[in-house]
Amino acid sequence: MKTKTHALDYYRRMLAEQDHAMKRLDEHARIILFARSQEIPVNPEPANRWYYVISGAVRRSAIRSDGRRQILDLMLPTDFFLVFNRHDDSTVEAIAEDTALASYSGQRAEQLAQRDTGFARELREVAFQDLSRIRDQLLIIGGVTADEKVGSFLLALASRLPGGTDQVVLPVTRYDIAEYLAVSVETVCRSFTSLQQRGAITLAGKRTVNIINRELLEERNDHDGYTATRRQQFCQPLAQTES
Amino acid sequence: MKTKTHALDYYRRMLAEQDHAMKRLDEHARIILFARSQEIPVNPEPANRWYYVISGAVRRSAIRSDGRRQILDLMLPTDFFLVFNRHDDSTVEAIAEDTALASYSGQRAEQLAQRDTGFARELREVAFQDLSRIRDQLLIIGGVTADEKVGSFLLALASRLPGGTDQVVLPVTRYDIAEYLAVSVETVCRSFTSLQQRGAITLAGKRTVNIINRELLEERNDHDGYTATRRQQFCQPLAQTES
DNA sequence: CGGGTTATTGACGTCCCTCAACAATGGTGG
DNA sequence: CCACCATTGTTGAGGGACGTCAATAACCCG
Repeated sequence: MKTKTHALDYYRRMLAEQDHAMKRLDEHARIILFARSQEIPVNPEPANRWYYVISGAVRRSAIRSDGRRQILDLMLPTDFFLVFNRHDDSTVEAIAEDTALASYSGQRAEQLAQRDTGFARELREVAFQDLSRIRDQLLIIGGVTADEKVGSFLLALASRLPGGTDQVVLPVTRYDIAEYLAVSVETVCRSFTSLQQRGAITLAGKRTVNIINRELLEERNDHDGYTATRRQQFCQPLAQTES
Repeated sequence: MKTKTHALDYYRRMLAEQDHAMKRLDEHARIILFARSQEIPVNPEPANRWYYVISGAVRRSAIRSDGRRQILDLMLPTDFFLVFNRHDDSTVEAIAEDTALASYSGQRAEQLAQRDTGFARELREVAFQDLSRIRDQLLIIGGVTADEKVGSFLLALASRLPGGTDQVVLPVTRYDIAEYLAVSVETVCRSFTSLQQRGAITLAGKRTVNIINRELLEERNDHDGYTATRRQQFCQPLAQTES
């Protein structure tokens, strides 16, 4: 109960400082605490439901046909997300203990959006944030080397987490990282040690990463071939047709 | 000009038969023809702009830091998509000759959404289709084997293209497929021949694929190890906390 | 203390990226 | 009409990277 009060205080402070999109719905918001691995419910209402991550972390995942799990999205503090209740075979669950979420009624949000143009715009912005997040993930997953994927993941995490961006406290396990990046857990571990040996990061404990060299993180470990210089061959200027 | 008339006729017929979301905006829609590799403009208006694919194909892509291109989304006929005009380093362009798009003013759409609740809902549905598409792509890219990726890609394409789902006429080049799946072009080619040799597909020309065995397409080529039976170990029932 | 989760490292085999060469296709200009 | 060229598509050789299996350590919690 103390934790819940703390989370709510944090939320109120955030509301006072930042002018976040759902502020107009604050009076109707509900603060809910979730345990680790607890699924975020969809049922309580016929309409969709908006959530705002106050603390902790949430993942959206799906099970592939071969049984492997793929994490489709990772929601961190200050992130909004939406949970559908139809034709969506993905599950949403908390991955940190005592994850605090602010929950908003989708119906009420839509009603307010109907009356308030500015709020409707903010609502759309929030939906676009979802798209932006998953596009970033797609770019990260599309990396060739595992070191590249893990490095990009760490950089993306550092830019999303609050505080100084040179130290990242991982809110997820190695398994979560593996399922997020679509690689094996062992490969994630090896990438961590590899990045550490190359001087890109240092590990203070299992979950605390200090970023030393950002360029090494976003570069490929191009120690022989394996990287194309086949680039730029598609980047012709696309001669404009003049009428 | 004849092609444009044909596309417009097709569009009118679609409007009459199906009751698609943007029907209310039809009077303000503009039909535009795009050449191959021509970028879909963002500028003509301060607000965002909605598009509907009548014929052809459109891709959204970004250039990664190492110079490789990653296709972030693939829009096919009957798909809607939205083009932002801010902090979005991805480019949207037609990839088929004479791609016909219906273009809608984002401002007008929002105005109509403000007055019409049902239309506002449809507008949101369309935005969610974008999310659904990219999540499917993420699942496909997350596949382990290249054969698996190409197979899933073909199945997804078959379900999205009109007509009988056993024959797929590829609207994209091998290079596009490679950049969509984040693998090399050569690997895509080898997967095509591999799938053909295994009896999953047959190739009638370079671009026409006949799907013979759907199960072979979504399965892994599990001829030794390389596939985990490590599944299900995370799928514990998540004991509900009872108050 | 015991058991489960999490994390790490090694060995081995295979998949895929790279480089290379070449065929097939399509459009353009002489 | 045909040569020429760019794009597109295909196949082979070689090597590095990653998945799998295995073993073990570190950590948390009851």
